[in-house]
Amino acid sequence: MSDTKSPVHEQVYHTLKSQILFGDLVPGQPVTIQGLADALDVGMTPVREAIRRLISDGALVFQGNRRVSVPLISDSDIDQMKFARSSIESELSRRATPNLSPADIDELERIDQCLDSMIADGDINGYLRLNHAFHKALYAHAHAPILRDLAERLWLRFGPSLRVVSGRFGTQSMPDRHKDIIAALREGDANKAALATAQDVEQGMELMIGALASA
Amino acid sequence: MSDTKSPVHEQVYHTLKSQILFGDLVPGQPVTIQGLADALDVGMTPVREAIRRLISDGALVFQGNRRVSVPLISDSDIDQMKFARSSIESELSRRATPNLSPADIDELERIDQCLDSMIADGDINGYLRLNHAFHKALYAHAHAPILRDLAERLWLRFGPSLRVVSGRFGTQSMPDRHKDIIAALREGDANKAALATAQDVEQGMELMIGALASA
DNA sequence: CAGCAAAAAATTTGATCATATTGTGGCGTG
DNA sequence: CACGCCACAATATGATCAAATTTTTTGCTG
Repeated sequence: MSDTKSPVHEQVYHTLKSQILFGDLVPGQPVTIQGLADALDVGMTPVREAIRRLISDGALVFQGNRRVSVPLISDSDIDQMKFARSSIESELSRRATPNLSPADIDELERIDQCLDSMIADGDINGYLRLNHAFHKALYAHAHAPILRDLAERLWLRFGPSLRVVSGRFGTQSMPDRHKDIIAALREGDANKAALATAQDVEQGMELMIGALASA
Repeated sequence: MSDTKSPVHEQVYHTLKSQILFGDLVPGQPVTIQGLADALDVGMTPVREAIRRLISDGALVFQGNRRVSVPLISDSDIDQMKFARSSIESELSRRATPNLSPADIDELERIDQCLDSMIADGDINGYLRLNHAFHKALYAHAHAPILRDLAERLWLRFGPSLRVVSGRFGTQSMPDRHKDIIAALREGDANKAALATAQDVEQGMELMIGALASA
């Protein structure tokens, strides 16, 4: 079940990462080391290490007085992430395009079809997971680990807030330029894939700005 | 002397960060937890936390088998960083431009003059510190903490390798578009400042590609 | 006497360390 | 050259100390 080979702090890190991206951690919610250590039934040293890593990722914030919590993000934050994601993720799509085999694209399309059914069902968690899976699978083919890390880091930042937004407005309103992306990939048109990705990203971020404004 | 208010793991983090950017840590060099704990005369828990953070920053790499070392970077890495730095740092310059007072620009110019004297003296460490200080001071005015973090993270990645390159070729060959940047800032021309920054960044990264090719 | 405010005690949580345990790489021997 | 033993470094825990928050108590005022 749990990967017995990887060290505990690694497992804790991935557990928390999933919780942040897809779990129930709400922006602003405090996170306690001892609470996590008890909940996961491990010592506090591994929890500490995982938390430091996540703070460095921007997935958690250090509140000054020794307190750690899930970040609340501002309009300015979203604006910055919109720029950074748009730049980096469109480049990832551009670089991935020539490396994708037809079978790879089929796989992406399969993920996207699952995603559509999640949207139809209003399954927010499923939507979030598969949307992430789609982008992650695409970017894996860019063979650009540094750019991918930068992108992944940004996802960790806006993950919890995106979940709140999705929860408030439902999955219907979420952006989905994935069809455009897939079409561009099939044509082997890297620039078109990059553009479609940028639009997907920007629509997502704009939705968040609107949602936070009405909060 | 040492900031008694901040926790030890924080101090260790900043100490290591400086060592990585300006110190004697060579790419490929292994880093041991106990070695650092002994050297800094602290327990290993804080050292562990600092190291996890730096790994997340990309400033150190986890070698799989419990080994941690200073990263060796490839041509592809530099290419990715060239793209990411160029995008992000030019945007930081663009955003900083309208926020800079004449006094702020004077301050930047002062840093750049110091930098020139370091180049003249062939003082590599001084060059690295002041080059970093120049960019950091400029980006601080962009009021874009997320973009700044992304940029800072990238500096940590290429820092050790840049030092090696500087050491091999001397400070004469290092790029310096700072005069162009300052001129654009004085004109209040954000796009020109962004362009000059992109050129500064790209020249730096290209120098590294050349240097690593001849290694 | 009631209500509020400030101070003090208690509880909770974080930070650090010392120590036990486990896994890895190196070295010698068959 | 392979196999097993040894030393060292990393991992993880629990204990201990310090800091902060919360709760309780106390004292003052209306």
